[in-house]
Amino acid sequence: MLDDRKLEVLRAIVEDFVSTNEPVGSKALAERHGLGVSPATVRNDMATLEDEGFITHPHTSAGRIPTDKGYRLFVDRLSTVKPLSGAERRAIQTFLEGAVDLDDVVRRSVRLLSQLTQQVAVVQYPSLSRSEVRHLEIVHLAPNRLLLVLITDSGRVEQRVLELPTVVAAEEVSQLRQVFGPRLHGAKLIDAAKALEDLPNAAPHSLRPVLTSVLSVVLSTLVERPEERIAIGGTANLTRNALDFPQTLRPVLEALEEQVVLLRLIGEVNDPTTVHVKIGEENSVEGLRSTSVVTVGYGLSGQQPVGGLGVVGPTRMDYAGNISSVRAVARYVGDLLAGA
Amino acid sequence: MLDDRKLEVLRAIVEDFVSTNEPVGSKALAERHGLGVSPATVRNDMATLEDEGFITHPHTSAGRIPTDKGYRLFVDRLSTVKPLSGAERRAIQTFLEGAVDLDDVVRRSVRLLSQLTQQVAVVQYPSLSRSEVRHLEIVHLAPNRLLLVLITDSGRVEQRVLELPTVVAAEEVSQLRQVFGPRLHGAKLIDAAKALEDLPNAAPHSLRPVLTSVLSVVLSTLVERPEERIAIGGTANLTRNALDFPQTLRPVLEALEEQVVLLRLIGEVNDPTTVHVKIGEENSVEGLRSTSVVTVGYGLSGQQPVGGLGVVGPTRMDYAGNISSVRAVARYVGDLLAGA
DNA sequence: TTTGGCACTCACCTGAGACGAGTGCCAGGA
DNA sequence: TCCTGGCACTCGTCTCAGGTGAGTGCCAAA
Repeated sequence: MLDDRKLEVLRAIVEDFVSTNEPVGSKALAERHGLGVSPATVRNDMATLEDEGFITHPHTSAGRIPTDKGYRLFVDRLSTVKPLSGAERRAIQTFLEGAVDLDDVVRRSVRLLSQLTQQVAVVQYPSLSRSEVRHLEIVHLAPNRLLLVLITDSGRVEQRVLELPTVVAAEEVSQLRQVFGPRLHGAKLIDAAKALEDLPNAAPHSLRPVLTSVLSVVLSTLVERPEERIAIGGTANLTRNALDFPQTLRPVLEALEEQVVLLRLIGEVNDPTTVHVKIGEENSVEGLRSTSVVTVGYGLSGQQPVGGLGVVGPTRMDYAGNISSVRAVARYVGDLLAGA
Repeated sequence: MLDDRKLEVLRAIVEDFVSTNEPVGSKALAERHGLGVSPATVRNDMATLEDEGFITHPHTSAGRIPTDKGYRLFVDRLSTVKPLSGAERRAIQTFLEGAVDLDDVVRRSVRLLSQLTQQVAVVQYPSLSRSEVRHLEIVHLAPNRLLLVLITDSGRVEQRVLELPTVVAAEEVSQLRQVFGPRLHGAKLIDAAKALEDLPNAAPHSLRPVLTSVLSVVLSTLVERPEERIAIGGTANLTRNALDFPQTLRPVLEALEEQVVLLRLIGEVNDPTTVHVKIGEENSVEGLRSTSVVTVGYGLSGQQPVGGLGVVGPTRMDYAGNISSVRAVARYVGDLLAGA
């Protein structure tokens, strides 16, 4: 059904439409790309492609534009990887290496990604639940006030201030440290609850009331509410081409403000090492049905990823370029976390 | 020149235009508001107002719309405070009180403010340089690795991981704590450099190399680079009325992505206790010349504010309502920080 | 299977005309 | 001096008709 030339025609249509944003006609197509056949032949191929649902035309006397299905075929079989230039790679590396802490890494990644791709960039903070505890510090702020600081191997730091009903002595605090420390160190956060299970029994009796308070904060903060966060940037890129989102800009912006929605978007990757592309109607998120989303997981190589990142843009996007950029940034972020 | 009735006409024009987004004509205006005069009289008043530059009309046969100058007069002299309902106040309070940490307070404030005002909300994180140090914790992560955690009275927590060239012993770390602790506690961050000036001389000789490393990180992090942050939300509200930003949506979004620009915007308040309104061309930020910005400082009552917050929207906005909302949220945030 | 030819469709542009909201101005009245 | 009704005028908007052209679909011939 779809011989090589028809695929070539589809590729040409996608490429032309992506760069010009105008429906592409048979004549222009036959001329511009060295297909070696006449416009009439191209028209026949187009008819076939349209029957199969890969392209469509807005109205009778207009050129063709790719459908979601057409983009899908293009992405899966027709687009060739577009490797980044050495300069781009160096730019990524130096820009990310300037980061001072995790927050900064994430912010820089967002900025970088949105500038590289000229799309909206989305970066998830390293997930707490998949990280390992590196350290739990208990700080004695005031007689009846403690600060809990939890540091994970992904560089993330969570802190909570805790008011105690009773006054607590300095040595009790150091006892607390000794009780929590060994149990948590190196534990996956997701397993933390189990690691702390027998704690009330193992601890000295006098420590019980304080311990219970601390324990409940630790658990609620880190286990029950493994709060996930997302950074986003480059929304101005959505307005770059007014034609891309005539009426649909609003739902897109709304969807992008819903952290929960974005998390689902990024979390949907099943195979975390490869780049995932959701095109138009393939998106489960209502407001993003008019966009395409390119995502990938990042993290320490060879392990479960600790987060995800990606870009959101019009279905009419440079898939090859964006996939490369997303992959590259993810790799550098992963390296950075491993080194930190 | 501008008698009471003319001012009343201006107020009516602003109110009508804000609610309908359509140029308002003399007839409709005379009818809808009980001015007690004929449309012809209103027309005369309008002519005067236009001569004075308070209103204008898009084309000859259209009604009048307020100019920036008109809005300015309205805000300064004509608008009456619109107190929030008790329900609204309670909603603000309960919503903000659910916050678990500073990040959460800021995120909730942004969300709250954008929903209350139906505009873009901007909230600055409490400024480091104006806060006081509550605690500096030095955590011994590994033999040659330290974590510095700095807690301020505004609830903000900054952390930095520090690689040392040499191995450092546990007692040296506690010595460090004793050296830094008393000097920093209660000091304004902006004065921290001075407080630490004589530190290298005062400390035990053996501690010198480590101390120098730690000191430089503390100084660079907290004094030289008092990194300021901004949270933003509700950008989808910019698209609520397509007519508000026909072509100018892009520069607005771009300006809103520039943290530096926003900080300047919020920082421009000279008298921090009152609400400031910048209307259209009054804005120093290029991209925001088509918007109005309502800002106010927040912080512990009676003291210098530690940050600012506000909303950005079309010049055609409900100034009275937005001013009330901004003021109310700022007060609750201030209270929350004081209590935490 | 490809190609040239040809009729056809239909969005887009343009100009003319009708419409009407709203204005500016003026003369008369309180 | 100020307000009012009246009236001519402006000008954006809407609608309709006709022309234009890019692009298509189909067919017959190579």
